[in-house]
Amino acid sequence: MKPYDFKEIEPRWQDFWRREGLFAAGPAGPRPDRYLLMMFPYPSGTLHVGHGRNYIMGDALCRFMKMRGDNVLAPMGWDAFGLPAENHAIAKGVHPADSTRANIDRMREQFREWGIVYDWDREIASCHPGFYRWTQWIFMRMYERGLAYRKRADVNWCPSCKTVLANEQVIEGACERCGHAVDQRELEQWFLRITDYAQRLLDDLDHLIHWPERVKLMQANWIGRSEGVELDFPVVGEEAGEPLKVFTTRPDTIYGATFMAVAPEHPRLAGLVAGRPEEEAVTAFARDVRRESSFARAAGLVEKRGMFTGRFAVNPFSGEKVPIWTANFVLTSYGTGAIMAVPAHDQRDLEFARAHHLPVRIVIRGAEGPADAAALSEAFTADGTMVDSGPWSGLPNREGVERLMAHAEEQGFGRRQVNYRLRDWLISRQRYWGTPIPIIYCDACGEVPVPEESLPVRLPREVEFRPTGDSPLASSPEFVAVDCPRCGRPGRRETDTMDTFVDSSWYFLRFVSPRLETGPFDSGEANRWLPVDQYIGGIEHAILHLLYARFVTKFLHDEGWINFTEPFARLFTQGMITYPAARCPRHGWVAPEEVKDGLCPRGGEKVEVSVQSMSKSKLNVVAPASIIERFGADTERVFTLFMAPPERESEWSDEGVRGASRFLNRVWRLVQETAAALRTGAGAPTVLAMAGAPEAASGGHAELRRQTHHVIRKVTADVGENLHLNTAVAALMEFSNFLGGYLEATPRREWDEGGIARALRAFVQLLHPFAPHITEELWQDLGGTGSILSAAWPTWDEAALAREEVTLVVTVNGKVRAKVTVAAAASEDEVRRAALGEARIAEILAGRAPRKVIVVPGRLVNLVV
RNA sequence: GCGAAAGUGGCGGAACUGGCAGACGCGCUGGAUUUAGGAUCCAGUGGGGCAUCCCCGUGGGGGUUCGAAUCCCCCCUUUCGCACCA
Repeated sequence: MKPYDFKEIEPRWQDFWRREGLFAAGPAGPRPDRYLLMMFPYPSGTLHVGHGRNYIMGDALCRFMKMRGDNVLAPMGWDAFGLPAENHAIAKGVHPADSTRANIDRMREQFREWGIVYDWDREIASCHPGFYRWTQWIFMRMYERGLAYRKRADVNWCPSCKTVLANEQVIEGACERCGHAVDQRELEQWFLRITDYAQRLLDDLDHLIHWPERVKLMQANWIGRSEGVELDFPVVGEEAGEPLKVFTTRPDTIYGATFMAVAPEHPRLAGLVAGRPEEEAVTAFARDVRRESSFARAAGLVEKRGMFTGRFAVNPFSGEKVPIWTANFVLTSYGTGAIMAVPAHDQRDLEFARAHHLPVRIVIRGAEGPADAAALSEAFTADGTMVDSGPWSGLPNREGVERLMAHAEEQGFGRRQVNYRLRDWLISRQRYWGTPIPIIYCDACGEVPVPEESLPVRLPREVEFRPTGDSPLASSPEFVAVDCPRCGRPGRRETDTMDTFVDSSWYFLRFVSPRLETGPFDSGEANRWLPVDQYIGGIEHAILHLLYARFVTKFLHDEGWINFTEPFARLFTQGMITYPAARCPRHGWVAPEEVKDGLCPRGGEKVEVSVQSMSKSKLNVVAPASIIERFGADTERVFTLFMAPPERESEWSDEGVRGASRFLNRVWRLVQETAAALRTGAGAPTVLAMAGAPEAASGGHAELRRQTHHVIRKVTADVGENLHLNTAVAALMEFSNFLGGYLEATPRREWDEGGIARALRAFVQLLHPFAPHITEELWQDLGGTGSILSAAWPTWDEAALAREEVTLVVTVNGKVRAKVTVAAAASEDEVRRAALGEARIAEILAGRAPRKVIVVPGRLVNLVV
């Protein structure tokens, strides 16, 4: 028997796949088109086994679909712009274009070593002018529709990365990339008007039935729709002027509004206190709050502070005068930047009222209170009946919400309004390595878009890109200086670049016609392939990338470029792979393999070992090369898919890898030895030829046939329907255990040769998506010609799964007491008699007749005594 | 605080629509074989009385049911998301 020499086998088949071009998507035809997409990676250089999970799973699905006869589009590309490449370039003095290219080459090679195959003819990179030209083009289309615009605004600024960030890139007040605290700066920035699509982005989540609930929920929360009413509160002394506007979802509590509060940044604040005794203190307070860490303030970590302005406003419902305060817990970014405060029914308002001795008035009461406003320590936010609310008293508060909103509209002092938490998408970045924003400023014409025929606006190579806070492109006079396309006079280019999420918001469309010169994508091809049938990626993109991609898709749909409104029909978010990491209190992360007796190799301090997601910075990555070297790529693949359900976070286990290796070695021996035993001589037919013999009534070998059909059904369903790849591998292990046992227990002369040949054929095919190299090799040894991928996926026959006899569990009062074997077709009555006839059961019953007998066909008999 | 998901052997995890809990694998124990290796093979492996019989057992407590890991109620824990959103 030839040995399982994976080091020889694997590269050979990798070359074969590449040479044969088996993975190029075909033209439209009778086979169903399927678009399978892995989130395109950022080319960071080296991939670890955690990255592998995503791509190995995708490759297994891709192979499965191909074998089932689908016409599969499985492309790969590179999310190649972005800060890490630029930071790395600054640190190492390499140009980001060069390091990115080198990284891409290395990663492409790693994919090959994993046995992962893509339609490489469609490869794209977002940093290539042939790609970003169309990123700019999409920006221009949005600009024409007023969906891309520039405004001066308070924006998130990361002092460490020296760039602005989108709201979505600020995590707990810190920069998503570097973890540095983010502050606010007022800057002129480019935005995309995603808020115009807020409602549709929310509504269409309902149609995404194959998306994880979790992701949809996160998006819905992020969009954050709330329905309410905007109410006018006239300012006392300025009755003729603009009233203060507040937004509330609880107009039913308005009779309990004992004060108002405006944000310290509110544009009316200065006017309200101008020339008054409070002016100085209020102005100082406002300045003070603006200096407060925006992160702490937005997170509600700072104490609620405020100051009375000395002014009053009139409650439009009650006519009551209420004091106007300014308070740090009121945000300009939501609603109108001013609130009516109802301490009895809002916790924040209550805390503020208590701190500043403002009145608390209960206007909603449930069955059990609250009764005493003075004693109230927690705001009452449940439903109840309106009290102390003028003509509305006695109404259930839910009804009150409706009635008061209607009344406010009739009277003209209020308007129903829907508010969203979602903000417009801030896309300009003051960094070098990104898509230039194609706008020219002209003193005469103002903001002028770069004409389509002048795209792409190329990113110049020789630029000082060390971050200073100004856009690096501004330091390149050749880039900046340009004639105004409209009037021809000297103008200057926009020097900000786009957020990389703009690139990734449409890349999946480029794959359908990656070299098209006349547009970003061919509409016919896009409509043919999309929406993506299966999208696979990390949960970390649940909001950002997936929301932006949905937005851009809807926009392109509205422009008539595509006929679908959602980009990804089915989404799968796979879990991270974790591994122990060691952290020294003085030296930070240290390599876990260097830790001796729990002590830091550098200083001897006690290190803390914890399981962390794999990352280069935590020094806890497992390199695929080390696994491939020792066990082969197929072993890594099998273990990766077997270790846990793919959506779950899971710890890498070196012992587990050995288990996968043992399995493949057993498979090798089993198939080789059995094939050799089947082929009795040089002239004998191949195993595959033997398997092609008509299905015989196999009599005593029915179990072999049954198990074969069972594993075909199980693997097909697990992979094709549920993505339960771990249980599919388990089923294959079980089957190989069964087959080994069967062959050992059956003398050679009694072998059901056709049945064994069919079992081997099906088994090798079913295993292929998981372990492609070894199965191609075994396929050859079974007599296959060409790739196993070209052979039709095995099918099963439900009839073959049926047993003639079934073993039923007999339970007494729900406890298992015996087993009986009856004919599968036995009637309920026969089953009952068989159960009662069982010696052990008769013993337990001791002559008593069961009160009740429940027969579950094919499963059990339960006797109630 | 709000929202969501999840708690099953020493470990990763199985279990269709409520029907034998612990598939498969790791680890462990014993044995075989071996030029002793991270090889291979066989047997065992939830806990307990340890006897092939019984009891207990899916985070805790209650309930529905002939029967509950699965359904319902209460509680605990963990993880994740959002977080002063008016």
